[in-house]
Amino acid sequence: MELNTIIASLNDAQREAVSAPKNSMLVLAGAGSGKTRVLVHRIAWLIKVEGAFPGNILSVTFTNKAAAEMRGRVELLLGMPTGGMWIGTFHGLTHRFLRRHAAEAKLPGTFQILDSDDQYRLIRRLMKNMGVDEARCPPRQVQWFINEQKDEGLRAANIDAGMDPFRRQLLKVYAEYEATCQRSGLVDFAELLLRSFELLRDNPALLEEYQARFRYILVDEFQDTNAIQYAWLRLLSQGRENMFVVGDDDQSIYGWRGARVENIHSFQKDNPAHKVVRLEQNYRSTGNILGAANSLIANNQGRMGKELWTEDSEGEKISLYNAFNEQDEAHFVVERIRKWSESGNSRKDAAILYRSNAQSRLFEERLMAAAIPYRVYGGQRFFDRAEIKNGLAYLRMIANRNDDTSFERIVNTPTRGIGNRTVDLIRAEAQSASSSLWEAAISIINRKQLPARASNALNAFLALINGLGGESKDKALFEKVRIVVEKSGLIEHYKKEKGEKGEARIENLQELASAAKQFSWEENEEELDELSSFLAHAALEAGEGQADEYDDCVQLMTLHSAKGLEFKLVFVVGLEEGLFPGERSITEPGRLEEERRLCYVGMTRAMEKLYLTYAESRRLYGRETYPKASRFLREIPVEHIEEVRMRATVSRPVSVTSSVSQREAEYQLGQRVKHLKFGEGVVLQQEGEGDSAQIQINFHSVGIKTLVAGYAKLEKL
DNA sequence: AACACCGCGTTTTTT
DNA sequence: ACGCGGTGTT
Repeated sequence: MELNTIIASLNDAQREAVSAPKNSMLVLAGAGSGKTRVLVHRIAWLIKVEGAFPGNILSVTFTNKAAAEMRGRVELLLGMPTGGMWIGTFHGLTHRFLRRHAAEAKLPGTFQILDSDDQYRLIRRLMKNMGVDEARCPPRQVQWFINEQKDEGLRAANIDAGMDPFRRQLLKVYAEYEATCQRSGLVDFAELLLRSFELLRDNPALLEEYQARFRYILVDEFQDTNAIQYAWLRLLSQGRENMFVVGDDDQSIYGWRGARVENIHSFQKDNPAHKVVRLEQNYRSTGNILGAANSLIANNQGRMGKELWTEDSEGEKISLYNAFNEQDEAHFVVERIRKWSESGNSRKDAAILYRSNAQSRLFEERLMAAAIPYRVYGGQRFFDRAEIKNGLAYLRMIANRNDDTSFERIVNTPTRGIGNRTVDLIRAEAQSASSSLWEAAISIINRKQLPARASNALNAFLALINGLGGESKDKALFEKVRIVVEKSGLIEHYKKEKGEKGEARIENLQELASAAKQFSWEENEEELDELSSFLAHAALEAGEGQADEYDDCVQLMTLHSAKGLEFKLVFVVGLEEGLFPGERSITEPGRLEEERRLCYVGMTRAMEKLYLTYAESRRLYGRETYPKASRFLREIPVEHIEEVRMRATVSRPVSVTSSVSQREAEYQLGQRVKHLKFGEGVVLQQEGEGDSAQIQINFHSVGIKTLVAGYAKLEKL
């Protein structure tokens, strides 16, 4: 391949980054500036020009999707398989590493991955055993705490408990959790990173081996790395200035889950010879959209500094719509989408972006009413569904009878007469004999410690698992899955479930068999049997959210999930103080800037046309609220904005008397007013005219009041 | 084991 | 408002 193919298609900044000498590099890549392109071409450059072997390359991303895209594009550009390269997610790669060095990492070769649901259940079980009060110490919070510590690289033993009794409690559970995981060979997501880091740190020979191997380290979305991820990268690089990191401090929106933008500064300090390249030319959006986004983000302090520009035209102005309530907002958005789609555009090129998932409902209802197909992102992933997890639990029991997490899950699912009393007895036996639940169950039966009925039921369960194990032995993976699905009784169980839910679950279980059939195992070099490999895959790649993807439908998602995507037409909705920025972000210092970045991310998704909407009143948690327009709207220069004056024909919040047209009424719906006694409020409706008009107002202080215009002395605000 | 009731919380998500 | 999860009832 010619050198030309690698760099000819790049702009100056991109080319500078791609063809830089082999030292460390920080690429500040703005939204839509071609960052993946730079990473992909850099890999090609390293191989074709610097003479790197595929095996010398480590390229890390956050999501499976990004990793798959990277691999695909590298293969396309180089025209060769990427087999020898380590391209993958932090979790995928550290998992591979731990499988290879399980023994050195003091893990059994058969260690299992605990997903967050498994983790939660395990923590709860432990807390019950320890007699910790769940009300005072919510398991969710404990889980959060444990993961937070692990993400910071801290073991229970490294943490000073201090005097706070709550903290001491958290720490105690953490320690117990660590011990249990170690004993049962369980590894949670954060542990994959932490364990890998510790193994390298404490094993100089191994570290040297991997350092020698990975001569080039590339990192995508660097601003999203957390402490342990950076520590791991740093260890592998160790002062050799061989890291090529790409990120955008303005798109750091995951601080709340441990991401550290400051890693960018640490990187600069740890790699004094690094170069910085800014990718500021944007290939996605119009001038108006970029101008607005630039101005918005300029309100943040301490940025690395970056300003997007385009060779493209100014395009249409951003439309701002002030709805009077959330219904009106949804109506407006759906109307615009309908018109847009009727004028020949694809629905899939339109997206509605919101701050919180709860906001999707209104839009869904409206879209449904308008018979416009849509797809909501997020929600449960395939491998996270209860029925799938149940099916997998049977498979896990087949692979390993001592998998307590799975035992707990399916011992009475479907119900087979093994009640709480029986399971409690098994737990107690397991604890005192420090054995697995499976072993405990066997010894309880042998010692005839149960009433005949319970004993029979438990025996039937043990026989079922053994039977499934025997029957599926030496069968292909998908056969095993099929056998489990058919004979576990799960299908009959879900058939009894009323409504469409049960049917959907059965379909999902059948889908599990086809997922197993499609699962390609050869690419897995580890010495892991096919079943265990499939189970790891299920934990690490939760799969798509929705099974049925329509070809052409409007996209609904949170601003967070929109990162990395682009759409011709974008609606960012609910731009109100308290909603976006959210209440918590306003009160907790430092959170506001992240919120602003989120808005920036949302706006820069739009290619051709951007709509921003907010409502004057909104039902929130069952109460009517009257939020102010988001401060972010004020931070966008007016020259980029065009207010939509026309109000769509609306469904009103309360029945408005039809005899009063809106134009005649002195007080429009949504008009803010001030009353001497009641304070500020919002007009809901007006009946009659002139001084005798009755005006219904919702006051912030006292709620809805009906006043006579002549006496009320209302001041319009 | 299925069903009803009650109380609580309620940004954002990947692996 | 609403849904979820936990508890108590039949």
